Amino acid sequence: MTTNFSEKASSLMPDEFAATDPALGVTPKSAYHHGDLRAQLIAAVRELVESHGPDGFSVAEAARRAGVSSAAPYKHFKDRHEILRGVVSEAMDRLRGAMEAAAALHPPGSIEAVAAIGQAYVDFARAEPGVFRLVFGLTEGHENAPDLLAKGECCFGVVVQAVAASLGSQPGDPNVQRCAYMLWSFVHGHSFLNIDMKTKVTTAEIDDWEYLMRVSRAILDQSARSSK
Amino acid sequence: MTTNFSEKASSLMPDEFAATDPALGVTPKSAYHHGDLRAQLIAAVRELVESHGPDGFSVAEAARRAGVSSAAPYKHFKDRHEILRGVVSEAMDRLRGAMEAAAALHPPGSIEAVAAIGQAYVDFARAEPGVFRLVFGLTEGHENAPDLLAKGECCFGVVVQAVAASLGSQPGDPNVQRCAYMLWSFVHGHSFLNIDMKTKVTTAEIDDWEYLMRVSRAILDQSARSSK
DNA sequence: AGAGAATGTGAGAGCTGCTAACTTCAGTCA
DNA sequence: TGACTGAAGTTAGCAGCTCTCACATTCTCT
Repeated sequence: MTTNFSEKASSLMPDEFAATDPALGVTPKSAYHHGDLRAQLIAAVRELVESHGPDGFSVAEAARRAGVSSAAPYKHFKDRHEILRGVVSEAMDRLRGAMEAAAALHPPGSIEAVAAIGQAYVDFARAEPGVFRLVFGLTEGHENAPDLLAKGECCFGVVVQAVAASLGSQPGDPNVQRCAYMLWSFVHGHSFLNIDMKTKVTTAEIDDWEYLMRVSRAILDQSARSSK
Repeated sequence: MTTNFSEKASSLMPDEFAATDPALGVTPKSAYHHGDLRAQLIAAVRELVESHGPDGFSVAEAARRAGVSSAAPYKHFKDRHEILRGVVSEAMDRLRGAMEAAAALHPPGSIEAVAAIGQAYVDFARAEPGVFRLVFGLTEGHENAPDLLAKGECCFGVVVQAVAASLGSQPGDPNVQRCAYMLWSFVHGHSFLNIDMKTKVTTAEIDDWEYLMRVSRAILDQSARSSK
């Protein structure tokens, strides 16, 4: 990692934190005590991950951006992995929120509601590819993170709900679960291929909404047929 | 990265390289000149990526495992990213080979051939999750790697061929391209969710082959229908 | 055989992650 | 009120990493 961060490093110096930060709604309690370092570190890391790739961040640089010493972060996080987990956790909350909001714009049980969830997913990946990759690429430290697993299940739950409504079945129905999983696989793959641009041929020619509607219909149809 | 590599570090010392390595079929030309350092470094990095995650490798440790000084790798690779690209390139060759071999086991044009390609893909991801993630997570250095892009297109080409045969169309047909892309998205997403284990609920209950056959049929069917 | 290129070496600069010991400050309770 | 405590900052420093440089050794080509 020889990336040179130093250009922006000095944009936020300690004295600036003497003033209230309206964006965070937090007033530092003093020049010495920072006020809300934990949240600011997560925000800084999120930005770094976004601009320099999932492994292109450093705790030192995040600290620099927050205007504290490079040892300060370790008062709030055990190690660098824990900071990343913080970023992932926050991102998963936003992702779930976006999916729920998208679904709410369409009639419950409609195919549009299902496709809209997929669209929100793809939009998220495209808007924050670095963070998206981080969310689904966290290998180390993941073992001891049941909260992240739970949040993942929560996101999946949004899809399951929409599929169940669409098929007129219960969320616990294996058919619904499988169908939701198929849809998720699909959208997940589409998102990844999209941000990877490994498939330059195709992605440019694909209209998301039409594509997602087509896929959702194909999967829901075959699921409805096979359950008869 | 505080991972402790040192337990295994001394398993390969320089003097051992005086003997021919049958696995590589290469005889080092002397104790000083290594013989085939480039290939051995790539192999070492592949192992490290597999056992310690995509960013859990270091050039220094790879050099140690190959029994050379930590400066030696830089005679063969510009920087750490170039080594990773080497690993990715090699992995893509193997992936394409596996997909082609799988398809060849079934009648051309059959749905089984399409599903088999997907199965090979999933198998690869499951057998080498670290490398798989690396292949599709390479962000830095990727810009200047047209060879990797070309290899990616090659892999996609295998799917396109099978789909074209199955639909009785030409590979250039947009319908074929879209259908192949849908299938790839699907299998790609399934693979990723699988190795991530973010979806503990579902993955355990899914039988790959039945699942892949179902998906392939659903997609090929709707594609055949919509093209009429 | 000798020149030049290729491939190895050790030393070292400048990062990083993380720890240890210290300081500053806010809140609490006698 | 004022000493005590714990939270949250500080500096100093170790070990490990990436990558470069100057130098050594070997291969290859004429």
